[in-house]
Amino acid sequence: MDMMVQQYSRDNMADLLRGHDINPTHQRIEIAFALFSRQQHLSADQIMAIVNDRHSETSKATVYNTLNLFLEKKLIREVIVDPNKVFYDPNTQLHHHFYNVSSGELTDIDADGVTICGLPQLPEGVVTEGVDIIVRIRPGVAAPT
Amino acid sequence: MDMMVQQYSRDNMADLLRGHDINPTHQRIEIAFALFSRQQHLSADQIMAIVNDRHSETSKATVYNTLNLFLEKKLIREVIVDPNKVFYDPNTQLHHHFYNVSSGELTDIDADGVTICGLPQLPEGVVTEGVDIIVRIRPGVAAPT
DNA sequence: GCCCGGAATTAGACAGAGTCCAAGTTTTGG
DNA sequence: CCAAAACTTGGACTCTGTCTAATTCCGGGC
Repeated sequence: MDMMVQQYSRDNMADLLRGHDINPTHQRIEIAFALFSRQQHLSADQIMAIVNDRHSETSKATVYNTLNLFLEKKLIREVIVDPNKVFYDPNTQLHHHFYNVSSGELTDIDADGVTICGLPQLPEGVVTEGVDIIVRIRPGVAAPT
Repeated sequence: MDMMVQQYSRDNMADLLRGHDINPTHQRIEIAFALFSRQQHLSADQIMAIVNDRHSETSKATVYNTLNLFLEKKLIREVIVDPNKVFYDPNTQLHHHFYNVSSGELTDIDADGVTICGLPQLPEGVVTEGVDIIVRIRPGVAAPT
């Protein structure tokens, strides 16, 4: 599976957006391309910097509007681990994260094979929206056992 | 176990602080008391409101200074689930959280009995600082099986 | 090709969380 | 009792993110 290693191009982006009921505009394509071509976790200001680097102009408002639209349409997801900024993640498959608290680096953990046992029942009248595991790490040597 | 159900008083707080190498000042005692007497997750502005309600004055700077000091000394821990504010948690025992995304309510999940299997090995040169599980929930009815 | 209306974008003002700093106050110990 | 250190404070400041009203873009009908 996943035989077809996809090359993300600006052209693909238009289809990807349409597939999620998003009108593909110039700015939206650039923002989607920034996220999907690098498979990385980026913050809003990083995205703005990338998009405005080569290409002329996309306003702060549009970057935020667009990211929130992408979230709503479930094209991307957000990762909340850092008190001062949200990271946007082009990978919407179920997965978890390593978060390096000293560098701020965020790394995916494939959810295949990871199971959580013993969680209590949900309170009445609520349903699960998602389960996130965040493994906070920092530079250091493992304590010898 | 936990036979000694502790009554948190302002007097206890001084000892608690000293036990964590924190000089117990008037403001610090009030802030610690706000967190420990209610066993709740509070944000900085909620704490400021509580402390300044009955007692005259504690500045915003002091609230933040104090909370950061408490964190550093591992008297409390922070919970990052909401993009716009940090919650401070007087419970430093290993535990996880339900987060009601529609109400903002945060509930503890005892870590006893919860196990995570299948996490990959840590990258080289890093150690684990902590593992958080956040179960995001929202009002709704469970899908019938 | 031209016009219209809705959708998208924009600059800039705004809001809220949190930090910084320099000045003032309290505490400590000698 | 005094000096030094520790603590607190108001207010300015930064940063992330939102809002708004005005403009621009774009697609469809003619």
